Amino acid sequence: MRKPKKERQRALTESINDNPFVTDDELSTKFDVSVQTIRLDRMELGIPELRERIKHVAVKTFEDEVKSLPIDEVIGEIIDIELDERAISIFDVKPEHVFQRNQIARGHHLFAQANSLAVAVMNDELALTVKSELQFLRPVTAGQRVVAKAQVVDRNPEKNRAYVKVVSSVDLATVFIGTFEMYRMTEQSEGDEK
Amino acid sequence: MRKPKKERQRALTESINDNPFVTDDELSTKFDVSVQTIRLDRMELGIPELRERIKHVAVKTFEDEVKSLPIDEVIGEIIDIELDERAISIFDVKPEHVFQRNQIARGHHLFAQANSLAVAVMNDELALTVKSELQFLRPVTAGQRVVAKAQVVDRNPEKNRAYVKVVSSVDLATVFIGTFEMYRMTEQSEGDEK
DNA sequence: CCGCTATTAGCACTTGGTACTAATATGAGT
DNA sequence: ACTCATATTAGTACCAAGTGCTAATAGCGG
Repeated sequence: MRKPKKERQRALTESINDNPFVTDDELSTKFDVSVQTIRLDRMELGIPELRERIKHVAVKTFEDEVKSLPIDEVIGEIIDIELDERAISIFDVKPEHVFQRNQIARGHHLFAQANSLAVAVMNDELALTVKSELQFLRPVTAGQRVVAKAQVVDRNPEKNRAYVKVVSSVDLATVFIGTFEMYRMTEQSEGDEK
Repeated sequence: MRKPKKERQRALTESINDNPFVTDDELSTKFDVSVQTIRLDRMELGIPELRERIKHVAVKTFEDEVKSLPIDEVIGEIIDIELDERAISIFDVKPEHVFQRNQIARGHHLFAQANSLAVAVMNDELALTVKSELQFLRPVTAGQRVVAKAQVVDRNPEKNRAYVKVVSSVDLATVFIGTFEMYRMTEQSEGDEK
C-alpha cells in the first residue's frame, strides 16, 4: 500500500483545495492508485467532480462581479437619495473589512462609504472631494450594518463648492462623522437633474 | 427567417456575455434556430464552448484570489518604515481605482493608503484612527504612482494618542495631506470600549 | 434555373465524469 | 489456515455538452 487511506484522503482534499482544476486521472497518477479509488475517495469526502468544482468557482466570481459592479462606483448600497439634498446608504461589514487581530473595521471602509455617498448626493457625476474632516467615534465590528446619512449643508455656486455632512451609525449609535468639501466639475448648473 | 443573421449573432454575443453559463441548446430555443446554427455562429464569432467559458471565468477568479490576499492588510506597498517615527509606502493607481468618467482616483483609495500607513507606523498592530483631516490638493489619475510619507508628529502617552501626518505626492508634487489622531490599543488601557 | 449563402441534420468521437456490478487484495481476528 | 471486512481495482453502460465532418435542404437574387 502506498499510503494509508486516511492520509491519502487528507492529501487528496488538500490537493484539490489548492488546485481545483485537477482531474481524477491526474490524481490517480499522483497518488499511484486507480481512478476508481480516487472517485470513491471523492465520494466519501463529498468532493464534487472537476466540472462542478470549476463551476462553483466561476459562479462565485460571476456573482461577485455582478455585485461589485454597482459597488464599483459607490461603496455601500444607496437606499434613498434626493439629489443635492440628502442620501442614505447601508454597508454591511464583512470579515474582509476588519483587522484580523481585533475584528474592528478598518477606517478606510467607513470613509469610503461616507465619501462615496457624498459624491453620489452631489448632482454631479464628476464631483471631487477637496477637504474632509473625520471622527471615528466608536469601533465597528464584522457583522454590523452601518447606515450612513449624508446631508448637503451648504453650497457655494460661484466657487463650485458644496459641503456635505455624513453621519454613520450602527443600531442608532453614531460611529462616524465626516464633513466633506466637494468640488463640482461640471459647468454652471442650469437647474435640473439630468 | 426569424432574425437576420447579423442581428442574431450580435444578440448571441450579448446573451453569452451577460450569462456565460448558457448552453447551445438553450440558445437554440431562445433564438428559435437549430443547435447547429448556434454552433456555427459561435465559431464565426470565436466564442468558446460553455465549459471553456466557465473555466476562463474560474481561472480568472483563482488568480485574483491569490493576488488579492497579500494586499489585504496594507493598501500600497511599504518601502521604508521606522516604527513610531516615519514610514513610506507606494501605491500604483490602476484603472479600477478611478472614476470611469474622468479617470481621477477615488478619494478613498488615497485615504486608504494614508490611513493604512498611519496605522502601520504606529508601533502597535491594534492602533485605531480617532480623527482625521484631509486635503485632496490635486487629482491623481490612473497610471500614476503615489508616494505617501507618514511622520509621527506628536505623542500623548497618557491618553494613548499619537498624531501622524501623511503627505502623498506624485512626481514630487503633493496631491494629498492627511493628519490622523491615532489611538493605541495596547499598553494596559482598561477603558476599552469593546 | 443557377449559384450562393444560410440553415439544418446526422453521425462518430471526446472529456470527464456518474452509477453500478463484480472481481480481487489485503489485513486482522480467531 | 480460514473467514470476514474493508480497500482497491476493473469493466460496462450512460450522460452532458460539446467538436468535426459530411451532406442535405431552404431561400433568394439575378
